[in-house]
Amino acid sequence: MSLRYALLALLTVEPMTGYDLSKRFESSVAYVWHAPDSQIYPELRRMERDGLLTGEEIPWGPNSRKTQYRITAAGIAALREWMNTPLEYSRERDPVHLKAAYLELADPKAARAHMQAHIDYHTLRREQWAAMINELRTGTNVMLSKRLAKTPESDRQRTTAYKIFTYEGLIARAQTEIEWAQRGLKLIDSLDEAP
Amino acid sequence: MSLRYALLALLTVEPMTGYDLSKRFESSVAYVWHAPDSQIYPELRRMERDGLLTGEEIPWGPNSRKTQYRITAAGIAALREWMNTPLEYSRERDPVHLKAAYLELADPKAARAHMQAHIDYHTLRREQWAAMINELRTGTNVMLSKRLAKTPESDRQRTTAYKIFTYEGLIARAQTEIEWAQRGLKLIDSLDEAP
DNA sequence: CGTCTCATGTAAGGAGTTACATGATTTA
DNA sequence: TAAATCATGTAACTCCTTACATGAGACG
Repeated sequence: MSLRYALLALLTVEPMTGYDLSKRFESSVAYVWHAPDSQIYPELRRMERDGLLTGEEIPWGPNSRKTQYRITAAGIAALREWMNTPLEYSRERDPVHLKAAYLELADPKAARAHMQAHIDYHTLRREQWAAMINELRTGTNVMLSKRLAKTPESDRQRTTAYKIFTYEGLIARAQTEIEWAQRGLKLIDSLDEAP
Repeated sequence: MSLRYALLALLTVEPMTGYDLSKRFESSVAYVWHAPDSQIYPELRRMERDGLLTGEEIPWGPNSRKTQYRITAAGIAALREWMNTPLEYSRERDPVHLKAAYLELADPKAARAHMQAHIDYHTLRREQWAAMINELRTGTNVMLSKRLAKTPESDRQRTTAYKIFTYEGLIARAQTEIEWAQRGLKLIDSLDEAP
């Protein structure tokens, strides 16, 4: 259900086509929520059916059309309601730690590769999120700039602050994962050399 | 697919019924991987069909039977292969941080409740995992004791060490989440009082 | 005129959730 | 003998993934 609200949040900035939205999901939003276009297009139609969006056929080139979706008052209300509703935490399901718990069954070489892959993955994420924070701080993030232009002056500070806070949390988590995997590498070495 | 390997890992200790396994998923394994019995029973049948397990009908009470599953050589091989295969990291999909990114749309009261719920959730997890580590260290964890009894002496140390390492990682992550949400509470306060 | 971008789907299947459903056995 | 535990499912549904599919417009 989160996909629906991620789409609503993006559409509060400006009307967009499914294609526009799917591009946003590849860049900015993708750092928090991923969705392929095969999921976005049907969901937009369902949201229009549910009255959260209106779709307008606008001309594109001489012989073609595209559908631009605009959030409705009901859509804004639904988004606000979701924002005020407590989140339900889903049950633990963590493939990385499941595998880590049985690392003695892996070859030491493979065990090291797991830890190194974990470090690499979270290092990359950490850099992407840091770059995002930099964009947010310097006012060079396109979506944030558009959003702030529509936001009353009194709310601009919090709008920016919460986005930075979000990415700081993701960076902190990535950092913790990196440190854990580094300890893992040391542990594998120590268990491997001294049997 | 991880469910399959979680089941295989449990069945390396001893043969079990679907019910036994579903109990394990409610206690020990559930701290890393959750699965309801409606998922476990069909998966066990598929695994038997695929030759990873053999199911044996054993009597239970005077008029009843139960199916006990035993891992096969092919099952052990499949588990080892999975352990030596790099993990594919799935795309970001994080409802907590998605919501955090738009916290300005929530009432300050609801925003605080989100952060507090995050703190509460991860505090509980942290305690459960700490209790698990205590069990692992003191030799009072049933599954680990049974596993160690079947493990050659030379491998016992790593078997225990990797499990402790796994839960330490989960605790570290929970701690990071708690600290982030605490910073969130302060941020909400500061944005709320000084507009 | 070819390639890249814009634009929008369908279809099959895997994984997981929730609800519904039943009945035997053990234990207090 | 009632309650808790053991035992095993089915069925409908949501969400997501992967693969397949098509075509117009813009740009060089």
